Amino acid sequence: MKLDIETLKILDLIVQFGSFAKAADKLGRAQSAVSYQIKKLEQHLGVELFDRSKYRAELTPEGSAILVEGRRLLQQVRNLEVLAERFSQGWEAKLEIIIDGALPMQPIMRALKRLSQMNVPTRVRLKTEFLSGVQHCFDSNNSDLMLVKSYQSTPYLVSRPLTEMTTVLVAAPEHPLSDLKNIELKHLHGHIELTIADSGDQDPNFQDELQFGSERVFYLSGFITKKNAIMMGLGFGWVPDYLIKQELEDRSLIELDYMSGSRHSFVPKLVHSSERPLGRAGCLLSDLILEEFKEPD
Amino acid sequence: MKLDIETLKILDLIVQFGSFAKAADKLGRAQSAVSYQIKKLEQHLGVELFDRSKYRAELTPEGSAILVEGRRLLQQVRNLEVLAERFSQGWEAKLEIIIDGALPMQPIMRALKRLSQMNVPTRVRLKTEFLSGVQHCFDSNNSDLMLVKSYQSTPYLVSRPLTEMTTVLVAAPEHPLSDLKNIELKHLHGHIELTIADSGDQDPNFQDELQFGSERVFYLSGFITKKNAIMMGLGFGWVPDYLIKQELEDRSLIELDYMSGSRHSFVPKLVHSSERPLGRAGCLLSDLILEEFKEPD
DNA sequence: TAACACAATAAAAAAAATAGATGGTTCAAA
DNA sequence: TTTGAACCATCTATTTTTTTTATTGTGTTA
Repeated sequence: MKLDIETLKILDLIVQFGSFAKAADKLGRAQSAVSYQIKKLEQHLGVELFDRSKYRAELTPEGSAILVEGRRLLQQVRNLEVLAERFSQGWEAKLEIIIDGALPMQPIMRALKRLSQMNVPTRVRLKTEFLSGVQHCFDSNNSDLMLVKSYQSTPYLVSRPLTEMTTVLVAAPEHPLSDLKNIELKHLHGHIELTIADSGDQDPNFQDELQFGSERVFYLSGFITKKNAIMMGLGFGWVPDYLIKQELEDRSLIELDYMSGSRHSFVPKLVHSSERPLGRAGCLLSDLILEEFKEPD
Repeated sequence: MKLDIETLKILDLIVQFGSFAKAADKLGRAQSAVSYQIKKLEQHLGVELFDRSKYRAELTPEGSAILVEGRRLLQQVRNLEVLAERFSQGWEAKLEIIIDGALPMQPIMRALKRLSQMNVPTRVRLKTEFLSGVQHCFDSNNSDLMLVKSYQSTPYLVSRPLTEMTTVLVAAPEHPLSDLKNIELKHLHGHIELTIADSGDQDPNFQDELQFGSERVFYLSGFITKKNAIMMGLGFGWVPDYLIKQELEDRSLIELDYMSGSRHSFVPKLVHSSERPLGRAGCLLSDLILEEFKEPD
């Protein structure tokens, strides 16, 4: 003997329409079926829900309290069914995205916000990794999307280019390199290079293509830390331009006069695996991210 | 085709014990019954809950999300059943108490607090009325309990005495009556008497037994207002002693030297009707109130 | 490879829900 | 007051749903 959702719906209808018979009518069932269900519910709960002493059966105070709880329950059932319907319409249950810490968060956040405003049932998980760590995480977690500076291509990976971005080689104004003209690689080697620690590869041989191979390299975690370290005069390093627009303008950071080029452009890519096709939310979010990256930061 | 609570329980068990077969075992049903129910649930929701491609059927991400919702639902069902069980154990759904505003609220509040701490499912409604208004309200609302200074006895009303209380005839120190010795009724008639408006009877003939019949009577609502009015020197009147203990002591209120007695004691009664026998919460609360009234305020 | 655990399926059996009929109320209008 | 309508409980036959039993296929493990 078990509690039946359908019976709670019947209870609700009876109260709503005022009689067993009318509720039966609304349900397209015989009145005896309604009587039977209510009786069964009463027996199950051990509570008299209706007072039959009067002409029209009317709710007892206990029945009223049960009805309130029952309605809450019905609402929750509806929620569950809506959730299921969303899933069956192609919305995936979860969506994991790995993003390279070098890329700006703002457009992603804006895209996620827009996604959430569309009442999408998908639970989004966002992780930040650095350099090869992004792809490593993407592969080992079977993530759905990654946003990378660059990646190791495989036959399954599908990528869409985002708008081009630039990193700038900078140092603090008081740093010796800031005043130097025509800087060559050998000059750089005498100073501390600040770099983001690769979050993926344990292999210390792996190096960022932009790394100079100075004797002293500081590994930091995250570009905000890196920017701060550079501004404190700890060393020099590459920083995404969107992070230091203001600082370059008011010259609290100096772009180094590096002979081989103090700017390095790259096109971030939005990548997913054709082995794990994107669901509806994944496609939608991809489009949103693409859009947001076109906007100025 | 409708959502079945029992099936959610099955879903829960499968995940909990790791296989359809074990869940069936725990339920004391055949494994095929579990298969059938899950299949039905999947069809109803239009969502694949388990991934059968592997040896052990394992939850899909969608299934996992549904399970979370389902468990919440199950908890709510349990709540509903607990509520029903309480009712069937004799706890009434609601309990309405009318109390005379002349009586101290503190003991009642303490009793209600203790009741609520006992996890009683009953919803308590407390109303304050004055004089005949208490009984009037009790009768017309079919209330469960009333706490009165006095009441019109009928064969059905059952009462329990509480501890004796006292009202005192007082005025402000600057009031002319305060300095008068051996006050008689005629002296009182020259001043404003402050009285609580009877909240019940519309009939203006009805008078509180303690009312003096002065020419000018001010009707107030509530003893706090009355006390304030007296302290402001507006007039004289009867006030329950528990309200003015401090004021009598520091002589910011003066007990009048009324010849026929400046103190009037009465025994408040806790009353219910044998036509509406008290439920478990009513009995319990009665006892608690009795107890609390024995404590000093 | 054999024994085992797991899940899907089909068919039969059991259980539960429903419709339809009947009877006893109460209510409201004639 | 009578009469008819609306109400709900209850009974039985019928239909629908659920469960069991038995079987098959597949993957795992000893």
